[in-house]
Amino acid sequence: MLDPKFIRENTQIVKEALKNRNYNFDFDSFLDLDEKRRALIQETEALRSEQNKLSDRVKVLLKEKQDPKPTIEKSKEISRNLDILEETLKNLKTQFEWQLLNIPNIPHASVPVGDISCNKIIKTCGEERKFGFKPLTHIELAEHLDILDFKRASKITGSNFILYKGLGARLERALINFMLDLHVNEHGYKEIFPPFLVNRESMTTTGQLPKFEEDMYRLKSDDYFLIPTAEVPVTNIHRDEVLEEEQLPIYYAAYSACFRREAGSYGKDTAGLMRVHQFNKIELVKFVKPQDSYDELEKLLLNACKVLELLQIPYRVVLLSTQDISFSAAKCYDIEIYSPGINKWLEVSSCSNFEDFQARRGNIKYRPQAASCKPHAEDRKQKPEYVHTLNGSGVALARLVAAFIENYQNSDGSITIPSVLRKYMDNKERIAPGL
RNA sequence: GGAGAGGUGGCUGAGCGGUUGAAAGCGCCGGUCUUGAAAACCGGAGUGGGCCUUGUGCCCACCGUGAGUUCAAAUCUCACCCUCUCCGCCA
Repeated sequence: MLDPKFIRENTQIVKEALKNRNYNFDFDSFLDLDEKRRALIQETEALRSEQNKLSDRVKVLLKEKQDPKPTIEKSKEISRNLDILEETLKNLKTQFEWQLLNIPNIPHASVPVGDISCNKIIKTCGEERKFGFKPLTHIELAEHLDILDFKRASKITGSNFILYKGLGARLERALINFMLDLHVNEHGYKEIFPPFLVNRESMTTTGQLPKFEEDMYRLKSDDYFLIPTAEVPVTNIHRDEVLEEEQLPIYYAAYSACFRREAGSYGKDTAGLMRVHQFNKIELVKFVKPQDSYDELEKLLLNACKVLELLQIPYRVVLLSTQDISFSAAKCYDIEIYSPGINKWLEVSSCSNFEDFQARRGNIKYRPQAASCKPHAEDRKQKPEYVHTLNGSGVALARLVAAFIENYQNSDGSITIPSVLRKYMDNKERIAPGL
């Protein structure tokens, strides 16, 4: 959510942002609505002020044993007028709130303006492996090794769900543990295991609601949502809180399953592990001081990349353009890994800075300390300010597994387990049929 | 799921429908005292919004949430949410 006052005073900046995002929004009627809303606020508050004065007057009259009737009559009339005005104002406020929640974040100046073709590959790391044979796809390999079972998963649930079996299931678990250990032990994140169901408020804070409700799995009887990413519960840890400055920065790393309806995406990249309704992910979430957030984004990106460096999977980092970044983000890097069997780059992470967009929605603040060393009472008491929030996958499983087994396949159809992962796999060196 | 109790400022906790934005205590901040600190004493402190005369300004709202009664609601009514205790069920 943007600051309404900021929007009012910087209409050109907001208009430009909407245009650069190619975002369909009737901004002029929003401004109009805001003006009407404020005019009505003034009107109702003036009336209420008058009513309060009359109420006080009644109080005094009663005390002095005088007749309060005429004053009460006057107050009644104001009350009737207020009822009408307040009804209208309530409607205006609801509309205003709704629209405000539907305005996307303003892209940072360093974000390339344009559509997907303007995305910039800013770095490519790792050598693409030279195969002495034609590499198989993860679907073929998984079938051969009997570690993934797509048919039965769709029998159990439906299409685009996965059933991991044997060393496939074990590989999934190994990767989760490997990544969590890395971020917790080496990168200074605190481990979190969040609820996988969240309420409407939490989904609104991070920006999935109200705009993207159709993409979410919802439990109707409780009005809970299955999380599409651990970002939602983890960012909401500090919703409606004022943090102390010395608590910042806060780094959290969370494993969760992620659930996405992927409505409307059938037929496109849905084969195998590429686009599934439930997948596992390690998510990194940061709460930081505003002035630090862009440095923190770079560090977050490095933390996520480290996973791929240790696993020695070729990856590249893409700086997303204004039309490709998500609704809530001000700046976003995608990390893509190369999958030689299907010959594709797969997105396994989005590292984003939301600035105060989510913090404002979720009312997440911190109290800055006074900078002065000669403290006066005035300087000491600093007003709470919104924190900046960031998050990035570190990294998403499913696609990682696809690229992993395609990269580590051997000509006999077995998969080599790299040494960093062996301690999580009972020191096994390979996944082969019958193991 | 059933029965009961309760949700008030950073915390604990008062609060006959009108001098209550809210007692008291703790904590916090500033000051006095002190070599320094503690104690003691004095004083100060919430959030959001609107307005312009941008002022140590005026006004409005906020006592779980939302409706209602009333000239007037923290206080009365209803619904919902949450917490605690007991019972039941269960990994």
